Amino acid sequence: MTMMKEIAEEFVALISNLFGRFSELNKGATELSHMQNHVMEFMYMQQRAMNLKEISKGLNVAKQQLTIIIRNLEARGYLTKMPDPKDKRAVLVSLTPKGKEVIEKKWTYIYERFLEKFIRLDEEEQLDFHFALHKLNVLLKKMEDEA
Amino acid sequence: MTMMKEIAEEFVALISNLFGRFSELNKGATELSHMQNHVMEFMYMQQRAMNLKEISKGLNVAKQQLTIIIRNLEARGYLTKMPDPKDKRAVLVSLTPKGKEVIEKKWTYIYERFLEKFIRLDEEEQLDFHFALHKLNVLLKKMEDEA
DNA sequence: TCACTTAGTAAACATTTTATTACTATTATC
DNA sequence: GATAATAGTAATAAAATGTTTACTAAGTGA
Repeated sequence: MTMMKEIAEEFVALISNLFGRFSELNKGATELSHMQNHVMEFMYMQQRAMNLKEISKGLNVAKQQLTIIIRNLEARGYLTKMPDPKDKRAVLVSLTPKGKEVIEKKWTYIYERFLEKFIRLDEEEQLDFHFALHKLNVLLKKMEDEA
Repeated sequence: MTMMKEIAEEFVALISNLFGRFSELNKGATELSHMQNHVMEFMYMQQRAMNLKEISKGLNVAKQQLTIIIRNLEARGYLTKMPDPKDKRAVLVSLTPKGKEVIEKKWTYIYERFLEKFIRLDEEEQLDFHFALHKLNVLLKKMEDEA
C-alpha cells in the first residue's frame, strides 16, 4: 500500500524532473507556431501516416482547426497529404523528409544538453543510470502494451 | 562513445514515453487557459514565492503578459501577491491553498492512471521498476545540481 | 433504397497569446 | 546626487487558438 504511494510519487517526480526539458523543446523554434509544432511532434512520435480524425483525437484538438494547421504545414513542405485508398472520404497525412529533419534537429539539442551533464557523473553512476533508464523504458512500454 | 549515444537515445525515448501523460495533464482543465495553467504549474514546482521577473525568465514569457495573467489568477483566488520587503519595486507571488489544490487534483489523475497500469506488472517487475525509478530520480537530480 | 453516421472543409466569431511601446517607482552605480 | 538599469504596469495591435454551425461526399446498416 504505502509502497504504491511512494512509487507513484516518484513517478510524478520524474515527470516534473523532465518537465524543464520539455519546455526547452519549442524555445528556439521560431519557424512553427505551438499548434503546428504540436502536430509535427505527434506525427513524428507515431511514425505512421494518419488521417485528420486520428490526429484530432490524439491531440485533443477539433478537426476544424486541423484543416488549416495541416494546410499550412503542407504548404511549407513539412507534411504531405494523399487520399486514403481504403476510405475515399479520408486523407492520409505524413511527414516529409524536411518535416522529420525539423523535429530531429530539436531533439538533437536536448540530446546534446543531456550528454553535457551526463558526463559529469562518475563511471559507476553512469552505468547505474544507463541500467535504470533502460529498465524503466522497457517496463513502461510493457505497462502500455498490456493496457 | 557508442554507449553515450545509446544512453542519450534511451533518454529521448523516456521523454517521448512520458509525453502522452503530459498532454493529459491539461485536458479536463477547463477552468484555466494554457498560460494560466503554465504559470500555476511552474509555481507549484518551484515551491516558493517568486517575483514576476523570475517567473518571466523561468517560463520564457514576457513580463508584460504576466501582469494580466497573474492579475486574473489572483482575482480567481489561485495566487496571492505581497510586496517584497527587500525590494519595493517587486511583488512576491505565491500559490494559495486553493491554487495548490487545483494543481494537485490534476496530478492525482495522472497518479491514479499510472497505478492502474502499474499493478498489472508482476511483483518482481514492480520492484525493479521502483528501484530503477528511484535511481533515475536521484541521478537526474545530481546531474542538475552539479550543473 | 433510405435514413444515419463519419471525414473533411468552410466561414464567422470570441478568446488567448504575442509583440511593441511607453510610463512610474525603485534600486544600483559612478 | 545625477544617471542608468530594473520591476512592474498599461494600452494597443496583430497573430494564433478555440468554438460553433453548416455543408459535401462517402461509408454504414436496416
